[in-house]
Amino acid sequence: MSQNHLYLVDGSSYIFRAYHRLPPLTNKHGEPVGAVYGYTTMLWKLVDALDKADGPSHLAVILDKDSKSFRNEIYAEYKAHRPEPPEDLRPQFPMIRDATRAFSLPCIEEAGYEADDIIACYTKAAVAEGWKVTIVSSDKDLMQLIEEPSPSGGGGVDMLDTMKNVRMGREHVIEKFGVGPELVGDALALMGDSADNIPGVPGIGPKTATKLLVEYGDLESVLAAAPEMKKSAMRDRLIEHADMARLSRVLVELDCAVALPMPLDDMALDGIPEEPLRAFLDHHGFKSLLLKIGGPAASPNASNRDFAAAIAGDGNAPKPGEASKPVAVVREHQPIDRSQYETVTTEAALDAWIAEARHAGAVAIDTETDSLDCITGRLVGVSMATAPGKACYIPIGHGGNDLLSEKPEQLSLALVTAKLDKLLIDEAVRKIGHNLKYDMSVLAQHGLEFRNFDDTIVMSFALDGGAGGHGMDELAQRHLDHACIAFKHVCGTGAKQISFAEVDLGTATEYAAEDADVTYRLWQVFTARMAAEGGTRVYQMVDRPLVPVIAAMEQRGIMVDRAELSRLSQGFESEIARLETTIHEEAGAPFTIGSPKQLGEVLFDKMGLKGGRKGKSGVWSTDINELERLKKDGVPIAQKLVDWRQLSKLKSTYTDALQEQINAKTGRVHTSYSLTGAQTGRLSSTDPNLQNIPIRTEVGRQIRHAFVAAPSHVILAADYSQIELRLAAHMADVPELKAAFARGDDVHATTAMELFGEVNRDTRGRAKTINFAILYGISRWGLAARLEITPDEAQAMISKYFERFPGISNYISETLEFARAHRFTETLFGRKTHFPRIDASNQAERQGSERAAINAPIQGTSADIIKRAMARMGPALRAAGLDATRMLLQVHDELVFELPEAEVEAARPIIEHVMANAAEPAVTLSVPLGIEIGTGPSWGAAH
DNA sequence: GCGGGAGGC
DNA sequence: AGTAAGGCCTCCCGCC
Repeated sequence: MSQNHLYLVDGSSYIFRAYHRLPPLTNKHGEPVGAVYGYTTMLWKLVDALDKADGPSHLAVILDKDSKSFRNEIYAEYKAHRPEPPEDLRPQFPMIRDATRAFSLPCIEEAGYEADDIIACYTKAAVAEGWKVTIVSSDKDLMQLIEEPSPSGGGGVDMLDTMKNVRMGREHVIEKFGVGPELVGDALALMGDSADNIPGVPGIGPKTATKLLVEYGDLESVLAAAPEMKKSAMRDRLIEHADMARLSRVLVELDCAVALPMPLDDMALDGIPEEPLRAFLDHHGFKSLLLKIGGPAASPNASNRDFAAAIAGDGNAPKPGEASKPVAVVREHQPIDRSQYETVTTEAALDAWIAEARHAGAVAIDTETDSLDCITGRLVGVSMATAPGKACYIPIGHGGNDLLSEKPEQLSLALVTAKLDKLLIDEAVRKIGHNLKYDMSVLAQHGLEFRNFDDTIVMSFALDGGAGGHGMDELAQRHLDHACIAFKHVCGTGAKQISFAEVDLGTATEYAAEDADVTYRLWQVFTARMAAEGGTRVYQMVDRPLVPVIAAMEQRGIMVDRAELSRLSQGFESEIARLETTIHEEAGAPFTIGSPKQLGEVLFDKMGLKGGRKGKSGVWSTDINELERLKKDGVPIAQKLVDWRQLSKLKSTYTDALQEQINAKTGRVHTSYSLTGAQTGRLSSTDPNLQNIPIRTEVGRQIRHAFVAAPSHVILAADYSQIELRLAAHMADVPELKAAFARGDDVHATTAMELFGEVNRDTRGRAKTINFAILYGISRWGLAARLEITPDEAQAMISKYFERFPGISNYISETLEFARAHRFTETLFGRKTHFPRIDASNQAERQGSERAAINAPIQGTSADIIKRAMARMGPALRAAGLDATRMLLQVHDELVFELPEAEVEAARPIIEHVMANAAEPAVTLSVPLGIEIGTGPSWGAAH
C-alpha cells in the first residue's frame, strides 16, 4: 500500500441509524440485537476492504462516552430536547463495544468530548502526517472536515455513508450546503440544527443560509452586513439574533484540544484474529456472518450437503488446527477461478457430471441458445455447476448448419436431452437456475420439464425487492464481488454480433460454466439469507410455484387476427394524414407534430396561445392536460392534436407493432412476463407488452377485438372487481366499506353518501376519484388537479374522508411508521418491498417513497392473490377434467383463457372459485373477492 | 440514452 | 423558506 488510509468509524451515530433501519431482531438469548447486527455487518464490510483500492490500512471506532461536553457548560439547552433512546436500543450500546473488541479493533471514547471532536482530532493528526482519511458517518456536522486530496493525489478526507453506500467529497458538501466544507460551520450556525437543539437564527433555513454565505462570504461578514440590507424580516432577525448565531458557531465547532488517547500507528489493521470474532458471532447467532469465516465457501469442494449443514448451524466447525489461525483478511468469498471449468464432449464425462449432481443433491443449470426468443431459439449448449468453482459446459449445437465454421466435436442433442430429462425430473435433486422460466421454455421444445427447482432471480426478488436489480451480473457484483464475463464481450454487439453457436468452445465454456457457477454461489447466499431473514413464505408459496405456470403461458401465446390489425392500421393512417394536413394549415406551416418541442413552440410562441406551462427542461408542456385546457378555451387545433396523438399511439404501438410480433412458427403472439419487473410483486409484460392493450376508448377497444380464439374455441376473461379497494377496506379495517362490499353495494356510491350526503353522478364520480387517490397515497394537490378544485377544498375533502373512515388514516400512519422503522413494507402474504429512500432529505424524493410505501402493501397483496390463483388454476381445471382450457394472459387483476366451447360452462365456476378463494387458507379476508367473467370470440368481446 | 407523452392496471 | 405535489409498469418518438 502506497499511502496510509485511516478509517474513523462514528459508532454512536451509526447504531441509531441501524436501529431504525433494521427489523427488531433478537438473538437466541432473547436480547434485542438488530442494531448490533447492522453494526457488525458494517464493520465486516469495512475490514474486508483491507487490501482493496480505497480500503483501510488503519481503522478505529470512536464512541460517545456517556457524559457531557464543554457545550453543555456554555449552552444549557444543548441536546436538551433529545428523547431517551428506545427501550430496546439501550442494552445494545455496550454490545457495540463487544462487537468492536470481537474484531480486535481499537475503540476510543473520552470523557468530556463528543465522538465528533475525537474524530476531528484524529483526522487533523492523520492529515498532518500525509495520510488519507475516511470518516464513516453520515453526521452533517462532520462534513466540516472534508478536504480534497492534494494535487499529487495524497491526503484528503472524505466521508463514507455505509448505509447508502456513498462516498462524499467536497462536491457532495457543496451539493448539500451550497458552500464548501470550510463554511459548513457558518451555515449550521445560521440555520441551526434541531437534532442538537442548536438555535441558529430563527426563520433562516438551509436555502437562505446558503444564499447569504454565497453573497457575503462568511458568518461574520453576513452579520456585519445585516444593518445595510434592505428592510425585511430577515434583516431584523439577523440583527436581533446575531449573538445566538455566534454562540451556535461555537457549538458546532469541532474541538481539537483533546490529547490523542492512542497513537495513530497503533490503529494499523493487519489481521483479524478469528477466534474472538467467531465466539461473538456464535453468541448472537449471526449465522450468515459465521458462514463466511468457516463456511463451505472456503472450500471449493464442499457440496451443498455440507452447506445445508452449515446453515443448520452444525458441521460448520473448523477442523482442529485451523480454528485459531488468524485470517489476514476476513474474506467474504472465494474468488472465482474459471480455469478449472470443463468442456464435456464425451458420454462418459456427461455421465460423471450427472452422477455428481445426484450425489451433491443440487445442481445449477443454464442453457445457451442462439436467440433471446425461447420459443424459436435453438439449444446451443447446457452448463452445470455442482459446487462453487465446480462447473462444466456441454456444447450441443455449435458450428455447422448455415454457419461457415467447422462443426466441433460435441455430443448429440438427442443424447444430452435424454440424459438431462432424468436429472430434471428427479425429485431428489434440486435444480437451480437464474430466471429458470427461460430455460424451462427452451428445454420444453425438447419435451423436458423441471421438478424440484429453485430460481435465484425469484429468490433475490423475494429477499431484496425494491433494493436493486436482480440480473445475474449485478447480483454477482453485489453478493460475490465478482464481475461476470459480459455477453457482449463474447458475442459482440450490433451488426457485428454473432450467435452463441459461433463462439469457440473454450470461450463458450468460460462464459457458460461461469454462469452456472455464479448461479450456484448465489443460491448458497440466498438460501442462507432466506433462513435468517424469513423470506421463504412468499417465495415458496407464491412466486416459485408460478415459474412453470408463466413459462407455459408464454409458450402458448395468443392468436391475433393479422388482417384485422392491418385494416385498423390503414384506417388510422388515412385519418392521421387528414389531421396532419389540417393541423399544418391551422398552424400556418408544416412541422413535426410528434415533436413536443416543436409543437410547444408552434402553439405558445408562434400562435401566441396563452397560459402554457414550461417543464424543468424549458420546453412547453403539451400533454393532455394542456391540450384539454386549450380545447376549453376554444382553440380548434387542440382537439385535432389530441386525436392525432391517440391515433399515432395506437398505430405505432399496437396495430403496426403487434403484427410484427406474430411468431412465424406458431402464428401467435408470445409475450414475455417478468417475475421481478415491478417492485410491488406485480408481473410485467414485454415484447410485446400485453398488459396495456387499449380498452378505455372505443377506437382503442377495436384492438382488443383482434385478439381472437382459435377455431371452435372462445376467449374467457375473468376479472377481480375492485380488488385493491376491497383489500384497502380489509387492511385498513373500514367497517362501512367492508359492509358495502359484503352486501354487493356500489362502493363509490357508499363513499359519496358518506362524504356528500347524497348520491348522484357528480358526487359518485368525485368519491371514486378520492377512493383511488387513497390507494396511491393521497396529496391535496394531486386530488385538487384531478377534481379541478382548489388544494384547500381538496384538503377539506381528505380530512372529511379520514374523519368518516378513520381506519384509512390509521393505516397510512401505521404503514409509514413501519416503513421508516424497518425500511420495507409487507403484504398480507409477507412479501417485502424495500424503501431505502424513505427518509431521504430531498422532500420530493421522500414523499415519493412514502406514497409508494402506502400503495405497495395493497398493490402487492393483490398481486400475491392473483398469483396464487394462477398457480392453482391448472391443477383445479385438470381435476375437473377440463383438459383443454388454457390460461393465456394475466393483466394484474384479470386472467384470460382460451377454451373449447364445450368446456365453457364447466370451466366458468371453477375459475371463479379458484380466484375468489385464492387468499385462503394463508389469509382470511373480511371482504369477499368479487369476480366478473365474460366470454366471446375475441378478448374485446369477452368484456 | 433521455425525457415527454400515453397506453394499461 | 418555498418548491412541487397519485402508485406500478412498457413503448414510441424526437433529439442529443
